Amino acid sequence: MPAKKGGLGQLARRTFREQIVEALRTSIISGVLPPGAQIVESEMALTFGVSRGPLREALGDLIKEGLLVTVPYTGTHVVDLSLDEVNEIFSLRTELEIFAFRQVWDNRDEAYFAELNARHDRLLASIASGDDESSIVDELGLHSHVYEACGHSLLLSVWNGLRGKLQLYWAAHHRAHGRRGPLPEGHKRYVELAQGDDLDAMIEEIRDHMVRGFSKTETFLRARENLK
Amino acid sequence: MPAKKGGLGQLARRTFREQIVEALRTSIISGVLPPGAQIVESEMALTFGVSRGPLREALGDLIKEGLLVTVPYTGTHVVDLSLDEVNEIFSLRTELEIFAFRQVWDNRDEAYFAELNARHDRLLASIASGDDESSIVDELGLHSHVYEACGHSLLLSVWNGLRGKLQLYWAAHHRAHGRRGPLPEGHKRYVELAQGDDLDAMIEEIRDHMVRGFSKTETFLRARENLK
DNA sequence: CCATCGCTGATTGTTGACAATCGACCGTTG
DNA sequence: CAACGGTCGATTGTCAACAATCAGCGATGG
Repeated sequence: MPAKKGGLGQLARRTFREQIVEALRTSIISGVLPPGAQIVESEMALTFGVSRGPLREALGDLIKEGLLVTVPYTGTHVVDLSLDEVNEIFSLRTELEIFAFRQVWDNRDEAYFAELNARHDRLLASIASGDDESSIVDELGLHSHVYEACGHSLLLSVWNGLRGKLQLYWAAHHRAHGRRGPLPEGHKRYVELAQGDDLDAMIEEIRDHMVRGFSKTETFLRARENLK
Repeated sequence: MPAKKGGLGQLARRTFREQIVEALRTSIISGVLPPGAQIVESEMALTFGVSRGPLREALGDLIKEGLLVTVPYTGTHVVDLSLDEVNEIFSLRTELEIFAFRQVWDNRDEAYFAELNARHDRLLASIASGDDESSIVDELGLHSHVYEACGHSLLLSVWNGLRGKLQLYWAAHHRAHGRRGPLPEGHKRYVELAQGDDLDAMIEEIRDHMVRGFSKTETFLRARENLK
């Protein structure tokens, strides 16, 4: 996961654009900029203390990433995910993750198992501490492992594209729903099977895992839509 | 495939950025800007008769799309696909296309079959006319059909992301190799099975189809790398 | 002879001002 | 009273100039 990191101290001042992208993404995911909120270039530029140029390019990145939507000459808004879109994310993600496991299956080694368990432990720790924000990040981090390990850079980049939207949705879900309560044993079987020898069972677990995840999401979303 | 198109005449003057993206993409794919060529913002802006601002954003789009690569403060170049990357494109594409067929399988109707055959006929016509450039476009157009028909907009957008690189590679392949000779019967079985009732056979055909496509690609690329 | 430092040209990153476009409000008119 | 047209404020699209950064080259010193 560490993408940056120079040899010592990393005082590499990245370009404004990248810093803005990161800051904005954090703001969107953390809910400071809620779904549907309008982003005005001029005032946002003032907020960050930069000109509209770099900020505009940063917005372009987020748009390509699917976290923002824009209509020419009119405005830019934080995306408001519909039930259909979330469904699409889950269904596509299922296929991608199965593919990733197929790719990595015969190349798993000690380092693979160690990292997998490390990430699982981190997730369990976050859940135990009650920090839901961290729990979401660590849950996604656990799932990211197979994408990083399978050595398929294109697959990894597609996953990272989905990951942002997923985190955005879950964070919004969590804020609106209160505690979403990620169960500590939620990934027990997932991690066990990932270290076992039965690939078919692993695939089945992934399908179940995603269906469970989406159905929780679905009931919540429907209830919310009925309210308004 | 027509994404834009107003009711009558479509005189909608899109923004510069979009026009530039389209023009540049055409130039890259057609080989006017060969793989590895450097793109200098200032002179490119002059070429299009616009300022560096819009041009720069257009470049950003192409970068996100994977047709260009850039390193901060240094330069922007047309991407030069490696064998590994092409392999990744083919392998991921295989999974995506199988998924698309699974999604659409029980919803196929007369309109679906008609459009499928129409695109196949168009491809055959392009091949017969000997226009290799059109053959590439129409071959991709044929494969695009299932992505458009399956109603999975996220899947479609991922496919479109791959499609550009694929077209870029094939076009370069074709230019360097001379006639790449897309066989008229190359998609016969594909189209037949897509209208049949045996989903498993269709899936098998997709796998075969992709393996065939990549192995041709591979032998060509290896020969080329040995030359230099 | 070679390694290192500083300079130079080229290229991208950033800025503030100006122009085009859109949506809403409001008065007018049938 | 409703539909039409124009005006206005807000917001994005575009521009040309300025600043920061990098890769290569030559001078310099050991």
